[in-house]
Amino acid sequence: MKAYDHKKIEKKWQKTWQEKKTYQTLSAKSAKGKKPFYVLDMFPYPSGAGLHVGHPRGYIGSDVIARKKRMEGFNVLHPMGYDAFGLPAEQYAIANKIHPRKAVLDNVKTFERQLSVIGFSFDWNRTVNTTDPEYYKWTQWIFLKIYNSWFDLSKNKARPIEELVAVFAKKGSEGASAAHHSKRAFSASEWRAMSALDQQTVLMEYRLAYEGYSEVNWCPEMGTVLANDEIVDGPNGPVSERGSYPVEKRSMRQWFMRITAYGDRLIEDLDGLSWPEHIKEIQRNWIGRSEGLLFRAPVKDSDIVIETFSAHFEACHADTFVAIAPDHPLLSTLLEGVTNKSEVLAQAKAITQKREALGDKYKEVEGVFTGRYIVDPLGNGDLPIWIASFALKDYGTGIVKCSAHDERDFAFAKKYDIPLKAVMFPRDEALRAQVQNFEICFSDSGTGVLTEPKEFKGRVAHEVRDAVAEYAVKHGFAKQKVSYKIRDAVFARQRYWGEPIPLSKDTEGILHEVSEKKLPLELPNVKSYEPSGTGESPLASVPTWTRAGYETNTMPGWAGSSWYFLRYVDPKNKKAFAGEAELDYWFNKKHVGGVDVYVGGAEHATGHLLYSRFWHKVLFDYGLVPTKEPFQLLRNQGIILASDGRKMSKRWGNVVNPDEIVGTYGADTLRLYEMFMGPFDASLPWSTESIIGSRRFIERVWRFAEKIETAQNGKQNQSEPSYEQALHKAIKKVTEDIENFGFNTAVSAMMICLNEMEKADYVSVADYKKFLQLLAPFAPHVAEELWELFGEKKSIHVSGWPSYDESKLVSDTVTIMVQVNSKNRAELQISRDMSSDAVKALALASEKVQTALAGMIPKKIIYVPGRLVNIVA
RNA sequence: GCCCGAGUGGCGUAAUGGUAGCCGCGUUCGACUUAAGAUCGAAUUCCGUAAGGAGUGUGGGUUCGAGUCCCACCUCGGGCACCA
Repeated sequence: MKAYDHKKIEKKWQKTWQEKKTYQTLSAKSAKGKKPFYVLDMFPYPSGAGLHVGHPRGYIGSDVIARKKRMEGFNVLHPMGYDAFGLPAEQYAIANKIHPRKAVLDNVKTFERQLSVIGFSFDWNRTVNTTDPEYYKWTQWIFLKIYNSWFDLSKNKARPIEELVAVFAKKGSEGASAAHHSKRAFSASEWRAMSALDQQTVLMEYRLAYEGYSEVNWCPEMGTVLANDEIVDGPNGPVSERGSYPVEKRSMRQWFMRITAYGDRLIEDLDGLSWPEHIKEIQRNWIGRSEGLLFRAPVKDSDIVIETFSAHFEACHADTFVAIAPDHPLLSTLLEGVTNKSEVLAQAKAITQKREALGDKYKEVEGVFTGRYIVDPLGNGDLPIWIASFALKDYGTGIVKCSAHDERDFAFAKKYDIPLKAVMFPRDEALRAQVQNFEICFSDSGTGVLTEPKEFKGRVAHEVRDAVAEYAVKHGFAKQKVSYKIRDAVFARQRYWGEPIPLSKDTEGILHEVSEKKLPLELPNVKSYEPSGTGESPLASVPTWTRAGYETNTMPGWAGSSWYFLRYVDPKNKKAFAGEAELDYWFNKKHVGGVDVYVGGAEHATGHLLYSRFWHKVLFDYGLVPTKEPFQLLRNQGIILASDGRKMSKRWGNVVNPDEIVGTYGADTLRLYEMFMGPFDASLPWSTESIIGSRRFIERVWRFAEKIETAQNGKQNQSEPSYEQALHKAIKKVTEDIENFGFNTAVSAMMICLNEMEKADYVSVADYKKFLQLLAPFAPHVAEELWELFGEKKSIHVSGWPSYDESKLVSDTVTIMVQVNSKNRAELQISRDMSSDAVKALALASEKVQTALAGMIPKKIIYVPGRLVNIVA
């Protein structure tokens, strides 16, 4: 037999698989009863640097699963594509002075070449590229769908905006229970009397995609807006990563997505998903739902009524002042008639600016008295309203009632000499009746903060909370309200390289959408795709573009990636983002989510994985997708670090290129090693030293084929081959481990099996071929080559999956450990079916046991069948 | 500060509450070879010549029995961070 030549074998089979379309996915129509299975990878940014050895880790894992499922007879959808809009592609293009479109094409080629040598079973006919107009046509289409929606709170779902218009015309703003940020109320007749422009402004406050303003990072020297990851900390505040120029906050017109409307559903639906628990937890924390109380309180000597929000209202009876955000929209109205109004406003502005400039580093507790008081709804008298640096306008109502029983409120009150009072729980008589005994659980720790003894684990606080809430609501002091930490997502970039937003504004300021027939609205060619210098997108300097009134902002990087998994299902559809029949076929309605297996990095927890869920839910509300969640099962691959323990990066010069590893050791070895090196989700250092173990294993498998060929004669009749148990164990282990992403232990099981087969003096061809089938998902080329060597004409990758015999997993005799007082003292070889009493007697009879007992009388003997005997003396 | 997760040989790691260290790397010895490499065989947690003893970050606890369960602490990694 020839020596193992990975180069020849891998090239041969990659070519053959392509020619024979071995990995072609069948459409719903042609599947003919074959069950679907959708295995998806997070598609990459085709950056200029190409792949390092860490990138394919996730792809290899998903490929192993896809291959196994294909062998099991599923119609597998295992696609790959490119997420090529966005900052990295644009920066690469600017740095290399080429058009981003050209840069993307070049980089895609590099990626495709690098991926192709690793032997993935992708169906390249279904590839997508977010920058392809035929693709982003549908990104724009979905955007318009979202833009033309409002969120009906009573139905808890998105509905067409025309239906809201109809409600307004009939019943005014009170007619709809909607998620919005409007401050105004209007009657039906007022609505009908509004100008088109005014109506547009009102509707904008309800749409799920809306225009607004937000703070951006503005770099005056560079004349451009910077993303958060383009900024680093300088000695005097934030500076640009490139060039270290100062960066400041600037308010700019933006588009937003009202993801906040879906806060509850985004939390609730996590329960049905098979995702890593910590990713769910990150999303829950990010959304940050808290239930609290909304207190309505009249402002003294005015007709203003304000609402305060408290999520921790346990100590509401101790409230002695009110804090309002320094940038709160109500501030100006509130200060009407106050003598030093302008002075107070100026101070509020100073605080706001300081807070924005310093960001996280601003820790000071600052404030100023407004001169106003509220009349406490709980009967605690008049409480002063302070502007406070810690109050956030976007959380709750932006106004909070404060007491001594909060560390931060306490510090503020001490600084400004605001009177405080402490309550021992509960102060109110009626409340006390309901929750008696609770007061003993709290003590004043000296700072004014009420603490609950640890042994109660927060239970008491919870019960007190519930009791207080019930009481306050019942007596009309407050109503329940939910608040979220999550903010609406900014959906605009002042950049060139993104999907154009398909809207235009006429000279009257009325917005028009680009009709479906005219989609895609293509990105125009420009002379300079670098930032314009004014902070606007380069599109603002394209006369034909601005003359038509088109929106100059482009979509952010996450637009195209929020729905690409839908396109793979039906990538060439011209009439819809995907056909209904295909979606129905591929998206399993028995699950909450559609894609069966999704593999990618954990760093997308609060970005892509949240945005996709949000878009999917909007589409679901319109019945355009069959499942309410996009991804049923999610697994994160660990990051492969360099051998020095740092991240692989050009900067450290520690990058290992997969091309080199494939060249030296072969794709099969690379694949096997990346699966074997440790748990799939663990971050592990790369070790070119250790990879030899995987190579050796493959070579041993290779040489073993020869041994089988020569051993054909003579020993076939051996009835119970010594390796049989190991083989059946391996089949069981590999089958189960692949399903559970336990690739490292699956490889280990195959190694154990091979060790046993090598020790045996005869291995049947049939058994060896079963072994090859186990190996096929991990090392597809060498498995295929050997498969062919044994006369198979059809590919191993569609050959079926071996099954194991439960009865062959156990042997008749077992070795059990005999312990005396839990210490190992002797071993026993016994027959598996020996009775408990017989085993115990045998153990006691052992000489070693008698020595260890040293005359002690056994009090108790524990027998764990097949494992051990423990003699307790 | 708050919320997750993890700590096991020289290294990567493995262990349904039941013989801790499977599998692999490395190392040592042996076979083959003029030699090197490759390959094959044996050994390899630590202390001890051995008998034996110790041992899964630290200290407690539950249990006949704990790497695994419970409590406290230490270290590392991840997420959030004025969210009332």
